[in-house]
Amino acid sequence: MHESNESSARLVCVNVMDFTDVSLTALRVFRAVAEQGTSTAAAASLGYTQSAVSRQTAAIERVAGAELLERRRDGVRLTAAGRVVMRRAAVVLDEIDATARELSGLPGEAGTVRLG
Amino acid sequence: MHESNESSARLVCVNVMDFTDVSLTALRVFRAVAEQGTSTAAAASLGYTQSAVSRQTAAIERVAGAELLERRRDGVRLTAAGRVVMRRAAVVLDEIDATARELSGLPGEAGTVRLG
DNA sequence: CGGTTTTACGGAGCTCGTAACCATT
DNA sequence: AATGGTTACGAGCTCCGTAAAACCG
Repeated sequence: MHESNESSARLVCVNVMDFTDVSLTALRVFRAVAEQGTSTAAAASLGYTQSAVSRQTAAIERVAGAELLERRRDGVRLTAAGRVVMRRAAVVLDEIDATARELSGLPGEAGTVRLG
Repeated sequence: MHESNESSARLVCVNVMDFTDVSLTALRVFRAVAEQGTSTAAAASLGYTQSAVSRQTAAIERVAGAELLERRRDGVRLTAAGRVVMRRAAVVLDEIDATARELSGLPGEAGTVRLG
């Protein structure tokens, strides 16, 4: 377990979660929301319900420790932190997909291996 | 867990899972095992038990659809596919960590707390 | 044997969908 | 009312640790 020895400052939030506790599902959901502009559309495109998407975005904001989406009348909009996360999430998810392609032997990138 | 009746055919994968179903925990565990050489050492370094590590590596091999670790007397060794996954996993996990660092250095619009 | 990985079981926790609720136009 | 997001609850699944078994020199 991670116990900080730093003595004096003892506050933080209720939960001791940082971004490393994020899940790939949360990243995918967040990307979909950012791309589609509304949770509803994202939910439809992922085969989830609105509420599932809402909980996932809430979760990723919790581990990020910041608001990533600005709620507006006609959907959501990325905040500054949201854009940061979005860029990183794209890298992560693309890498996962690239791995999947590479493993299945499909044309993905340089360095594809042939599993015998 | 979903075993076939062992009639005659040697079916490879009963579950329809590809690498996109991998979890970050599995990637972390796999990296630790690859770096440390044994599941036991990896377990200790992660605060898990041996069995948890074993299940995670089994899981990642299942979604990868290939053996990633060659079991040997004194631990494990990466296969060709294992090295592929290892390289990709490093990218993914580093990106996650980088995001965490970047976010903790951001002037978040809510909930930023200065310790000390 | 000695060291390692794997499997069976039970419980804790997470995530989903349904459904109800909130907020703004 | 309509649209979009949020929250409460119960069901199902996943994951862990413990403990026992299976491998392999």
